[in-house]
This record gives sequence, structure tokens and C-alpha cells, in this order.
Amino acid sequence: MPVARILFPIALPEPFDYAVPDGMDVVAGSYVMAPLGKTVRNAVVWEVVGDEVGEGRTLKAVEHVYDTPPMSAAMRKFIDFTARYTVAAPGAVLAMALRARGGLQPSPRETVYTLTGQTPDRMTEARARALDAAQALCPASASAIAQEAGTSSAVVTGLAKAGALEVKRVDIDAVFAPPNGEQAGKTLTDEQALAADTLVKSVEAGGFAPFLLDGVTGSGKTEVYFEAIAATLRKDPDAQILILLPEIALTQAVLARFTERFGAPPTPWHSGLSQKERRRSWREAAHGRARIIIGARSALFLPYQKLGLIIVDEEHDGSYKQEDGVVYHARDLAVMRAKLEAAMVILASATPALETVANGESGRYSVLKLSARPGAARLPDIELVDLKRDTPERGKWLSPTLAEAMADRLARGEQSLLFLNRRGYAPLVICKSCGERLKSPGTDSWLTEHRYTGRLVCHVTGYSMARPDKCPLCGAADSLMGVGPGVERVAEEARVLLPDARIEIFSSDTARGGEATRGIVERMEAGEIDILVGTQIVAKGHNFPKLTLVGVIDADTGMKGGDLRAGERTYQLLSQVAGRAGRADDPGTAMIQTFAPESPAMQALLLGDRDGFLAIERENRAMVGMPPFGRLAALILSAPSPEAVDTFAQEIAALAPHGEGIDVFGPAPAPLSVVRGRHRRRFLIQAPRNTDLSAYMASWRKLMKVPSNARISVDIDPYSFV
DNA sequence: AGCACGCCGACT
DNA sequence: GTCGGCGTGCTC
Repeated sequence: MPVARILFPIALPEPFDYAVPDGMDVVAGSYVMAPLGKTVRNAVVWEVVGDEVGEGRTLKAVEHVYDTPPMSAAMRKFIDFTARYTVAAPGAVLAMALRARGGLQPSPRETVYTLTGQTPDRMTEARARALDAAQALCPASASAIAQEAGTSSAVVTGLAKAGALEVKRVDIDAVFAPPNGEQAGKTLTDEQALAADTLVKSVEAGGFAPFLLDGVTGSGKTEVYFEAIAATLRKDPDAQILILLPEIALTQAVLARFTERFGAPPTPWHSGLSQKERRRSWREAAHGRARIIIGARSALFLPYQKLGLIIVDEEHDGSYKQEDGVVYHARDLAVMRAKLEAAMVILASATPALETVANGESGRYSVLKLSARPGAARLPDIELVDLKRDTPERGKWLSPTLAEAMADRLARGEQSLLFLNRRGYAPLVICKSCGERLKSPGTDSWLTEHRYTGRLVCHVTGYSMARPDKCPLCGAADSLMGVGPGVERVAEEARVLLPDARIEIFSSDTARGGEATRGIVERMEAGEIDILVGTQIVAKGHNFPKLTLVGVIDADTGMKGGDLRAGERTYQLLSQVAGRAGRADDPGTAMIQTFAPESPAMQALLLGDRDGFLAIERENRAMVGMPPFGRLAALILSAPSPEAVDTFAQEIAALAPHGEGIDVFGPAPAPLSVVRGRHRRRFLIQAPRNTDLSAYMASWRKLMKVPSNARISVDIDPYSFV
């Protein structure tokens, strides 16, 4: 009897062996149901091993094979690669690919009713209303028609019996309409056409080909990669195309743009989908019927039948890094997935990551540059405001220079945007009488004061409490004081400064859901807002024609935290924010308040010299062997008590294997040393560029005996660390 | 990930 | 005397 090696979507160390009953059609990649312990679970056949009989052991049998086409060999290889690379169990990676309940079953069906045109022999008041409702809703269930008509569903079934309504059984999860690759796109500029042509030629040639599409904001990157998508659709009627976007960019407007360009809505995938939508998107992707899939990082793990093209838009965006569970970077894995699929991959950005630029320069990626903004819109003039000389009053955050510019814009009827990447009123609350800093319970992160809601909120755990009127530690009344600026406090300051101005706050707190966001954007476009105070939510997308001043409250915030990429991230974010100012005939001004105007990031911003900035960054990193010139990994341990985690950390430190050129630093308290009652320690591992760090971390991990109350997580190529 | 087996506190 | 707390170990 053939034996199937089956991988379960749980963190088991390896696939398990099962007997394949006679006549059951099981191949590598088959989605099956098999008994495991006391339960029966969905799983995937990883390989079928000939007619080998287990050495005297009896195997359980595969129970059921699903009709879903088997998972492709490339997908299985990708899962194995990801597991090895991220030092995770293959089953834990497979679990990410199977996250859609009901996706393996055929679509559930429902009974719907449509008009036949016949009139029933006997017509009643209720029947007439039901027929009207059926016409309005067209295909609809009996209950929906009955509700609309204000009758019982017996009326609807009665009409069906009388021949006035036709009964149909239909799939609840409709198939996505196929996109059209023949439809023409916008007219491209010469520069855009040149880039698009290169991409189209590469699609036609086929095979693995990585590209960096490096184009300034507004240079039309999307229109260029649309041509690559269209070419892929034309070339291969089975090829699927995946577009990865940062979660925050997955808006209705973006989906609409794809719908318009390709004549059919794309298949969406992100954390906000309902169970029904997930099931539908997953099934269509797994069957190969979904042709264009637009999703957040997790869409990379859908089991496509045949990927022809992957696009990673805003490839520098930090949200591509998954931090819990299987720790991965979707951009890096996207390139690997494309390689395994022999597909093309396009990384697009106005401010590409240093790693990506380095890959371009070394020739691993082909680089396409777009330098011009069509419509002749120029980038804004940038001014650095030196906070050491141009200091705001105590407890204030707007420098005299910025305040004056805002007043000037208001007088001219133009708009200003103040940017501060901090939600709420004050990022820290202290007690004036005992000095206590209020923290989230079981965590060492500060509570942020939100005046708008009158609450103290932890931005790490989501914990929130009503603002107490007494210090919880010493009991002193009226002693709590918010320290530091948040968008609410800056808005308050602006209101005092310019009482006649219409001022609004734009952050994830005030713009919950698309509705409120659209409201703010519309009022801004209509000129009903004079000053908008926002967090990084304002950095993306929207262009406001009357906006001529952007003020960056504190350019140095992002530089704290000892992060390797702090300078790079600050540059990316600030250049994006600054780009919001200006319009075709008036470039506008961006005023950036900083205590370090002489720093390379600020100087590069001032001069608009992104490449110069990257060159300095690169030199610094090359000197100290940091990525991409060396490799990093992190090992994070956690346990319920500081004593337990320290003991465990010491044991682990002693076990670290020797490796050529590999340095192990730590243990040190992790960036957030206490999270939800768990104490965390971190090791940082640095190695030469060509080291197989995954293999090193896996060999180390094998030596560890992890106590049951402790957790361990490996982060290859960590992004945030101290 | 479930689920059961295992030894130590408060209850009908 | 039992019910049940979740520590730990296994699932082909």
C-alpha cells in the first residue's frame, strides 16, 4: 500500500506517515483529511512514498481527499524554504497557507428566486408586494424577498409553485470575473513607456526576473507596473498575479483603480475580510481562477496554482515585516517565491530600502528609474527649523518660524498640514507628586493620554482605562500630568495660536474605518479645513491642491530607539510627508523641526539627495558589518518571571555553538522587556554576509531544552532592536 | 494546536 | 474522600 507523508498545519517537527487506501487518488500536494490523535484534521500530502511498508508499524489511513487541485510543487518548496529560513516548523508555515475556513469545500449554495414573467392565477395583496420585492432584489433568497415585502416567506414559495417565480440553486461564493489584459491603459510618458517596455519584454521572455522600480512620488509607478500585469494576463491565460501592498494602503480607491484598468475587480486578501470573503478569495486563489490578487503581506502565503508575476509596492514599508508567530519579511520572501515559481517580481518604491538598492547595484535586480512627476508638479521647498535656536515656548511644540508660516497660509486661504507620528494627547503620564510614570498593567510600556476620549491607552497591548483623578500609586489628587506631544496637544496649541482656523485631527483614532477617513479627506479637498494635524496616516496617498505648507513637528522622534534603520526610515517617512505639499503651479514648503539639522538624514532631505543619503548610510553599515554587508538574527526568550527568564537566558548563552566569524551578543532585556506579564530577553547574533544564519540558529535551537513556561522565538534579519 | 495523563488544593 | 487546577508530553 502506498504511504503518504502528510504535513499538518500545526507546529509538528515533520510530516507524518499515513496509509493510502486502495483506489484513493492521492498525489503530492493533495489536500486531505486525516486522523491525528483523537481528532481528524485537514492537511496536505507532502510526498507519496512508493509501496514502502512501515517497519512492522501500522499506519492510520487517509480519510478523505478534497477536490481542490493539489498544492503546486513550487508552493510546497516555498513552504519548506520559509520554514528553514525563518527557523520555524514547516507545519507552522503551512498553517499560514490554510487560513480560510471552508475554502477546501465547494461553495455553499443557496436557493434564490427570479421572476419568470408569468402572473399567478390568483393575485393577492401580499403576492403583489412580494413580486415587486423580487423584481427589485432580482436574484434573492425567499427570506430576503419576504422581509423586503413585509410578508412571510410562504408567500414567496407559493408564488414559485404558481409559476411566477423561478427557483434556482446558486453558489454563495461567486467566481471572480476574469480581468482583461487587452484593455488599454493611460497614455504613458516617454520615460514611463521605456520602463514599461522593459517589463513587458521580460514578461514575454519568461522565467525568474527581479526588478526594482525606483520612481519618485507621483512618477506613475502604478501605471508602469499595470503594463507588466496586462502583459502577463495576455501571455498566459492561467498565470496569477499577486500585488502586495502595506495593509494601510489597501483602500477601496486602490481596488477601484485596478477594477477600472482591468475591467473586473481583483481578488482581495487582508485581515479585514469576513469569513465568507476569506473563504471565497482562498478558494479562487487555490483553484487558480483568481487572476489578480491584491493583498497585505499574508497574501504571499496563499496557495496559488501558478504565479506569473509578483509586485511588492512600497517595498521599503515596515509593515511587510511579520513580527509574531513565524517571523518573516514579505518582500524578501516574495523574491524567493518568484524564484521558485520561475516568475517575475517587481519591487516598487519612491524610497527603496538600502538592502534593495544594494541588490540593484550589485546587479541582482534590474533597476528601472522614473524621475519625472508628470504634470510638472515639483517637489516642495524644504526648510530645516533648528529647534536649538528657534525654540518653542516651554510646553509648546510649534517654533515661531512654523507658527508664522501657518498664520501666513491661513491669511492667504491656503491649507497647512502638521505631521507628528504620535497618537493621542501626550505619550507619557507622570505624577507630579511622586514621580510615578503610569504603565500598562503587566507591561513596561507607558500609557498615552487621549483627551478626546478621556482615557489612558496602551498602544502596545491595547489596554485602556478612564483617566484617574488621583495618582494610583501615591493617591495625590490632581497630580497627573501628560508629558510630551501628541497630535491632540499640537492641535490644541494650534487652536490657541490661530483661533479662527478650522483645525482637525487625522489619526487612526479619529479616522476609524473608511467612512470617517473619506469625510476628512473630502472636507480637506473642499477647503473646509485650514489646518490638519495628523500621524503617519497622512503620509500616504492623498493630494490636496490647496495644501502649501507641511510642518514636521519633531523630525527626531523616529531616530530614537537605537534602530539600525532609524535614519533610513525617518528619511523615507519625512520625504513622503513633505511630498504632500504643493501643486502644479506652487511647489509649497515643508518645514522640518529638528534638534539635529546637521545630521546626514536632515541634510539629505534638505538637498533632496536620496542617493547621497543612502551612500552615507551604506558606508556606515559597511564599516560595522551591518546589513546588507553582514547578517543579523535575534533570539527572544520570554518567561513569567524575571528570575526564570534570566536563568534560562544564562543556560542558552552557554549553549551557543561556535561559528566562523559569528558573534553572539546578550542576553539583554528586549526592547519591551515586559509584555503582558511575560519578561523578555534578547540575544543579537551578527555574522558575515555569506553565513547560513538560519542553519546556525537551528543548530543552536536544537541544543536548547525549553522549559514549558518559557517561549522562544527566532527572528532572522530583525528590523527592530536595541 | 488539541487532548489526555498526571499529581496537589477547596468542596459536595 | 472527590472535582479540578494547568504542567508536560504525544500525535504517524
